Parts: sequence; structure tokens; C-alpha cells
Amino acid sequence: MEFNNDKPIYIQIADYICDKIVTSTWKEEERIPSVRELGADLQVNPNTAMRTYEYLQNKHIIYNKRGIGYFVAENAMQYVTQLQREDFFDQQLPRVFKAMLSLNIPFEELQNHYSIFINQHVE
Amino acid sequence: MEFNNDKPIYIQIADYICDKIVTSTWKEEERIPSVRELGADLQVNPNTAMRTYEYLQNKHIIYNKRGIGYFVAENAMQYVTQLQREDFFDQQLPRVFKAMLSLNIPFEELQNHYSIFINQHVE
Amino acid sequence: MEFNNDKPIYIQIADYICDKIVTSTWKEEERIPSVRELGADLQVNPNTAMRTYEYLQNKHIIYNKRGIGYFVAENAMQYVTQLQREDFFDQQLPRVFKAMLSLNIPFEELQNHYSIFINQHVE
Amino acid sequence: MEFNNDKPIYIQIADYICDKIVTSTWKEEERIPSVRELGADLQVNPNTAMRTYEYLQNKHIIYNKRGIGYFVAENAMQYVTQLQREDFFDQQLPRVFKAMLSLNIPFEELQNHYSIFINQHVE
DNA sequence: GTGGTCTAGACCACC
DNA sequence: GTGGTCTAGACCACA
Repeated sequence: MEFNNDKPIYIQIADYICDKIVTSTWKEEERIPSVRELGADLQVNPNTAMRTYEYLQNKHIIYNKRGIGYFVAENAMQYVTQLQREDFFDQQLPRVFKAMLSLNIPFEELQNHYSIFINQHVE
Repeated sequence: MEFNNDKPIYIQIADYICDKIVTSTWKEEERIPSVRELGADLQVNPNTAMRTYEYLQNKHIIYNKRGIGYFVAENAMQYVTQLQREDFFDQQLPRVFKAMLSLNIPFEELQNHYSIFINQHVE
Repeated sequence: MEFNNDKPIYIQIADYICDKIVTSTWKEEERIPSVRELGADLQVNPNTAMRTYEYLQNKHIIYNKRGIGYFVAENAMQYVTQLQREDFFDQQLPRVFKAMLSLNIPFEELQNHYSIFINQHVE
Repeated sequence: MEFNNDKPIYIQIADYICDKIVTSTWKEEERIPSVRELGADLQVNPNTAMRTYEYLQNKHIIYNKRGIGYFVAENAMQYVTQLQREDFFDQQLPRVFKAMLSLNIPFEELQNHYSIFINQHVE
């Protein structure tokens, strides 16, 4: 896995895991890799993997059974999507709209780009 | 001026200056405040102001006449808006569209939120 | 290490590092000292070392792995020598030739001085 | 006149004046422009022109008659050329030779570039 | 441990 | 007056 520089690595890993959950690759109540395994898989320091798990645990997306490992929480999938939607509507969208205002970009142009984008991502 | 914590101050100042340029508050070839003035105005250390000017000079948005001060570069306005548009279409928009796909948000919903946003930002 | 006054210290450190790279003392993809180590080694403030690393990173001679340190970039050696050759042929040499013209110094005299110089620098 | 950023402007002006002297455009014992005139001609602050004159006076290339103006010194032409020769042989040349050593540039290559240079500068 | 940012204050050359 | 460099020391997020 490759990492950007605009986000902390541990956050990018969290996104990656959330993706696994949303797509049901990792199902609810299922055990997920140990910090060491995850670290080895993604070529990061186990501490960084640990940080991701702490982060996700604080958000109640995963939970920990002591001495056993980490597990996907109940309703995690639904919860993650909800968080993502909130982020989308409360953070991303306003920022985009603000940019459109200051750059004088009409809504129609958005629509054009959306059509193009869709065509490229549907096969 | 107030600063967030999600971006370095010197970047936020750079954004602030770009805004001045885009709105023609500071015109091309016009002298802009000295590092000391800017620092005093925005209540930051002159070094931080200096850092902003270095940053903007590297991007060819401002330039320096030795012993005299910094000046808005030729075509700076056009250049800045172009950079902003590129960032919008190449970075922000694809991210939004990707999120829409994975969250199953139809384009119509976008339109609704846009209407609401516009109503709030028009007098 | 001792520093001149005709160049900023951070540039002189950059030259010093480029020298390490060109002579393969520091090899490609190899980790280089942390800003604190380098500062301690060369008896300069870590900030100054940091300034050098920023400078070299902008020139793509070194790169950064977050939280880990700075590394010599791929092809850095080749790249640095190329930069030096360009500077030599495009900047230094024309200046020398121009001076020779205006001072009426024949090419033969250059050759003499070269012989003397070589004798002094060969063991 | 246009100025580089790698030398102080007042030095560049001094070079410009020395050139006038060497080429006998400004002859010995001849009055040269006042600081105000020179400043206006070259579009620089009179203070900067003044600095140049101070600099050249310290090197005994020009001298001052109070209330009248600045004059090219006796034997200035000869003296300037001598200074330039010294700079050439003591400063520039060793630097070039050093660069040749570290870049593995053989003397023959120098000769080639010299031929090219000469062809371009002779009509 | 790492880099990165910021402040405070100093000194310098230059215009 | 201007920018530019440097130091000292602090704090922070990140790996």
C-alpha cells in the first residue's frame, strides 16, 4: 500500500480498514489482523498500526478482546457509512460549493464533469 | 486574523494573500507589506511572514526587489485562479465524486444541497 | 566544519552533502543524519540543518519518510553531477572566457596555469 | 541596465564603470556622472550609486573633488586591468580548475568550448 | 525517536 | 528602511 503525504498514515490505514468493512470484506464480529500482521502487510511500523486500531476503537468501529485480538464491531458497516455521509455533507460539500462560488464555476459545469467521471468509472 | 490548526499558519497567510490578489485588493506589480508590517498586522512573528513570502515567491506569485520589498508578480491573479481551478477539478471534485459513488448518493441530492447552500450565501 | 561568509551556511551544508552523495559516501536510498544529528555534527542549529534539508528536498536530491528521516533520492548522484556540470559549462566557463577576452589573455596562458595547478594537486 | 541577484547592485554598477574605464569610454581625469545622474540613468537609488562611488574611491579607481564631482583617477585603466587580472588568476581560475578535477573534465574539453566561444564572439 | 512549525531576538548586507 | 540568515528554545503530531 502506498501513502499520501497530505494525511497521516494511520488515518489512511483507518480509511483502508473502513473500506474493508463497508464492502463486507471484513464482516461484523470478525477478527481482524493483529497489529503486527497489519504492520507487516502494509509495511508500516506496528506502532502506526496500533495507532489506527486505537483510533478506530475510539470511534467504536472495532473493539478489543484482551489477549485475543481486534474485532469488527456490531453494526460497524452501517455506522461507518453514516460517518462518511456526515463527513461528505458537512465537510466536503460545503468546501466544494465555496470554491465554486469564488471561482465562478456554474453548477452546470459540475454536471458535465460528473457525467465524464461516471463514464470512466462504469464498465 | 484567526488561524486554524489544520494548516500551518504560513500557508493560511499565503491563502489570505492569494485572496487579496484574486480580488484585486492587491494589484499586480504593487508593493505588498514588508515582513515586519505583515507580521504586526496579522500578529505573527516576522519570520512566519517571511516564510509565507518565500513560499509564494517559489510559486512565482510574488517577487522581491532587494532592499525595497516584495511585489505582486505579473499575471499573478490569473496564475492563482488557474492553480485554484486545477486543484478544484483535479483534486477536490474527483474525491467528491468518488465518495458519492461509494455512498450511493445520486446527483440529484447534490443539486438539492447546492440550492440550499446558494440561498444561504446570497443576499 | 568551517564556514565562509560569502555563502549562507545552509547552502554550504548543502554543498557538503552533495559532495557526500557524489563521492558515494552517502549512497542512494540511504538514510542521512537527522536534523538534530547533523546540527550537532556540524555545530549548527538544528533549524539550519532543517533549512538545508528543505532546500535539498526542493531540488529532489533527498526525500523524506515521515517520522523516520531523510533519505538520498534515487539517481541523486547522477542528478547532482549533472547540475554541477551545467553550472560549470553554462555559468562559470563563459564568465572565464569573457574575462580572457577583455583581459587579452591567450589560451596558452590558461594551459600553463592548468599545468601548475595539476602539479600542486597530484600526489 | 538590468541586475542579477547573485551580486550586490552597487558591485554590478562598479563593474559597469570599470568597463567604461577599461574601454576608454570614460578617460582618466575625466569627470563622471554625479550620483544623482548615475542613479537616474541606471534606475537605482542615489544611495546605491553613492555606495558604488565610495567603493571605487576606496580602491583608488576614482577620486572626489569636493563640491565638483567624481573623476577617473590617474592610471585608473591600468590599475583596473591589473585588479581584474589578479581576480582572474587568483580567484576564478583556481575555482574552475577545482571544478574540472571533481567533475572529471579533461583539459581538452575546455579547449573545445573555448573554440566554440571564440567563434561566437568574433565577427 | 523523527520532522515541522512557531516565537523571540539578534545581526548583517543592502537599498 | 528592506530582506535574509542564524540561534535558542519551545511545542506538536507522527512513526
